[in-house]
Amino acid sequence: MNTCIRLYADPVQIKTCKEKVENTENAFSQMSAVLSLAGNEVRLKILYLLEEEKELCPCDLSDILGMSIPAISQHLRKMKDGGIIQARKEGQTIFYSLKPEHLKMLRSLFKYINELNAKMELA
Amino acid sequence: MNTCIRLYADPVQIKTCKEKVENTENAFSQMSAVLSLAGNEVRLKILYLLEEEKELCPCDLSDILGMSIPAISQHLRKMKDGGIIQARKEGQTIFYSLKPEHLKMLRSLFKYINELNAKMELA
DNA sequence: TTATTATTTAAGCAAATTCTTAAATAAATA
DNA sequence: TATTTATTTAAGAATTTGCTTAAATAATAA
Repeated sequence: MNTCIRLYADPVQIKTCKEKVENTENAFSQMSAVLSLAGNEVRLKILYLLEEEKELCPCDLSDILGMSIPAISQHLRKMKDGGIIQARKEGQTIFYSLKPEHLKMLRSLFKYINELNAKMELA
Repeated sequence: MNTCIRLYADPVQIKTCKEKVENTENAFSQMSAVLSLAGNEVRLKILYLLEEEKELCPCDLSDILGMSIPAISQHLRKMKDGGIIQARKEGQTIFYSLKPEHLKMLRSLFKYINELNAKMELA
């Protein structure tokens, strides 16, 4: 760890930054966990679809996304473990839906996806 | 790919969803690329710090985050390749800053980080 | 009870991620 | 010119990711 000592480095700025990061450590860790879940294209689509359709089962998602059931199931489990979706059982079908917890943040991502899409349709 | 044919599956819903996903394909791919960059804790911190400080060099970031220079440099390159940060050279120092492109979206993430942090300080 | 259906779980594997150390650039200084 | 400084690049290793196939659960239907 050879810390380079820049001639023009501002020690006060560095110290302030260190404190900021330290005080926000938990928020960073929580937030990056959620973002890494949403940062996979398949999972992002699932989240988007759950927002649109309220709830969907692994079978539907497999059909819609053209992927194997186990692949979908494993993505769902990951997001359930991460606390961003929840499951409801009805007979032998399991319906997944978005958990309220990070919904506000996820919605802002969906909004941005729609904006991006609108932009690209123009071009 | 043994598509399961649920008895109560709604073929119209499935078809509509397929079309939605197909029409938004590019936006999903762009968006998930950005989110996967932000979904790493180190990179999320770097992005946050760049927003706060306007610009920082690899050396500063290495100091602030307590990580080796090459590790930081590789994260920066990844984000530069991904088009979310930019570089400015001044002598032998290279200053990195956020690119305007996805700034609006990133800012909403930072806002959420601050909200999360405020919540956690209460508890 | 036996078979079918919806889903999960487990094992295995290829590819991607993220660090480390060492070497290469490239600008500034002695 | 030779040395120091800031940064990048490359190679390698440990870990994680995301799929596949096959087997295990569990609810429904015959």
